[in-house]
Amino acid sequence: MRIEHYLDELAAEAIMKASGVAAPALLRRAKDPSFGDYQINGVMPLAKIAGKPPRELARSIAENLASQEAISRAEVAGPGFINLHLSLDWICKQLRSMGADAKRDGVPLVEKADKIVVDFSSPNIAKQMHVGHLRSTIIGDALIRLLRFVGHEVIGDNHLGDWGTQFGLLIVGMRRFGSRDELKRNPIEELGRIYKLANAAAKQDEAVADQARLELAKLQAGDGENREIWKSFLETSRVELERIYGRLGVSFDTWLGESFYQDMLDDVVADLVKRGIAREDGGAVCVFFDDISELAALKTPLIVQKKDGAFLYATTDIATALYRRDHLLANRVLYVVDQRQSLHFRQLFAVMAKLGVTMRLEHIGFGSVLGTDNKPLKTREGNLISLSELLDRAEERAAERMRCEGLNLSAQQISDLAPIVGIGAIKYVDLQQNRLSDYQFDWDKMISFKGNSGPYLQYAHARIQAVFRKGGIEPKSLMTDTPLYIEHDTEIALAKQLICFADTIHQAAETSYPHLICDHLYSLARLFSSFYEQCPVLKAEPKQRTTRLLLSSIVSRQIKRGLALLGIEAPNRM
RNA sequence: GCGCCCGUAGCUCAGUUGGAUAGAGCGGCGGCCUUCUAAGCCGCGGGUCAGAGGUUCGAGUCCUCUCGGGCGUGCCA
Repeated sequence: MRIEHYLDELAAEAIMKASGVAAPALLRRAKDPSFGDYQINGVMPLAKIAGKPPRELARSIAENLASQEAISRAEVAGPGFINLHLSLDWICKQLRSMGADAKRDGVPLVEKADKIVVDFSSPNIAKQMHVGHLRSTIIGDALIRLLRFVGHEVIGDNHLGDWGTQFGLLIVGMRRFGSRDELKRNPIEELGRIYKLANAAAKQDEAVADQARLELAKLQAGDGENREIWKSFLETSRVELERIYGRLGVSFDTWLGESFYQDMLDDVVADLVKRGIAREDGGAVCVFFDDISELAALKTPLIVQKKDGAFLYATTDIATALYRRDHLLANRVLYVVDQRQSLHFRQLFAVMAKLGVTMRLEHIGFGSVLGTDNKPLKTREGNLISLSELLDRAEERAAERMRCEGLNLSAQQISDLAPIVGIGAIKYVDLQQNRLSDYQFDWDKMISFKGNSGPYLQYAHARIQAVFRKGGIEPKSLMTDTPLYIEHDTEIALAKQLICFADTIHQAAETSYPHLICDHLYSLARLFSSFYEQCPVLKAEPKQRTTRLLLSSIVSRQIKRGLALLGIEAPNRM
């Protein structure tokens, strides 16, 4: 059950009864425990409009709410806040129902399911993936898991950068400097190498540049040999990408790269022109936005065809969106792409609107990767750590840690756990902060297992499992219909945090902010650690013991579920 | 030039879309392992929310300006 949602409705009804006006209750979680658990902030603005004294209005609303089962006390405070104290009995009731709901841990499904395409990861197959590419992959994967869990139908699409001007150069480079064997072994590295060489050659020698343009034109015209070389680029790269995705536990429903849409582009442009949306300007075909003030001020059109007749990624994006509407039957598309491309997406979405497309199109932007000097990481230098090396080192660090903890884990167990803990740590750093903020890549922080980190949450989960193991108790066997005895401060705090789970999950899904889940889980794990220190579970008296076991069990399930929604595993021991 | 974003503790960041006394982590200092995993817990210290105006019952959050930083900006993706 979504507690906050529920209370907000109760409050809105009470406001309606007291004032006869349908006004938002503006219910929020109280920051300070002395203000209760939730507070209603909507009375003051309402009183203003109604011309009534706010405290008086608040009093009649509060009286109305006090009779609700969920609320033990509702009191007017300050200029017209209403502080709500939840009834402990009611909280326990919620906990029991969460405890009984093994399938969804009390998280309801959305009322209306969407069909959503999530466009994410989308690496350029000719470029080495590095930490900068990680964000789209990790955030996109988390969003897919989340959206599915709340009931949407989701298609995860890897919109590969497998087409474009670079392939002319790559074909020339492959013929001149390339090695088929090397392409098989280390495709992306080999492509990077020959691209560099070909690029340098083209800069020195105009004939090479001409040759590249010619090869590109041949490729686009369907030339058999060039097509075959291009396909070998694609296939070998895919194998390598799958390897990394496999380590990350990320998968896709479709891999419809840019090349997939190429034969639709003529029609896209012709249609735009026919409808008067695009027009020729300086030899190129452009869409102008004179009618949209924010975009008009920029004075930059969206170019859909270059003067040499070639199409651009904007053209592909339009075709892609149409395809997603007409063939995938989506009503929503999420683009998990670097925030720096926001102008492109604003323009793209504006064009789609002009085309009468009513799908919800959302740019899920994220900040750039910066170095510890706060300057953007440069991709050209070799000083960037490759993705696989990053993963290796995180795993090593995790294994090392487990060896010196004295955990009685076998070498086999440690090597099985290392990827779960190490990669979990990496994913968590990425997801834990607001995605729009720039991302400071700090090696030490990336594989730090302290504080607000993935391993901290996994650790809390593992400790709970250890309690159940030691007690010889099967969590599933816990009776959820027996009364609970929540008394201790840390038990109460824990219980109040637990009942926020459904709200948090839905809020994260609605806003595409996975870090909200991290916030919840971290608070939960902290409260649990505190509880764990202060309240013995196994040695408690029978009444308390049952309660504490149930609390522990729900905490562990929430952590496991929450992490799973982020694409992170929670092992039973570590 | 124009447009977008950002400026919160020494460092890295949250801050629930305008709510009450601004919070975490890391780092620093001091405690806690014969008791369910110390990757932990408890405590202390740390702030002109860049600055100045404005809007109102109420501003880190909204509007204007100034300073500082980042990014984007017609034929790359």
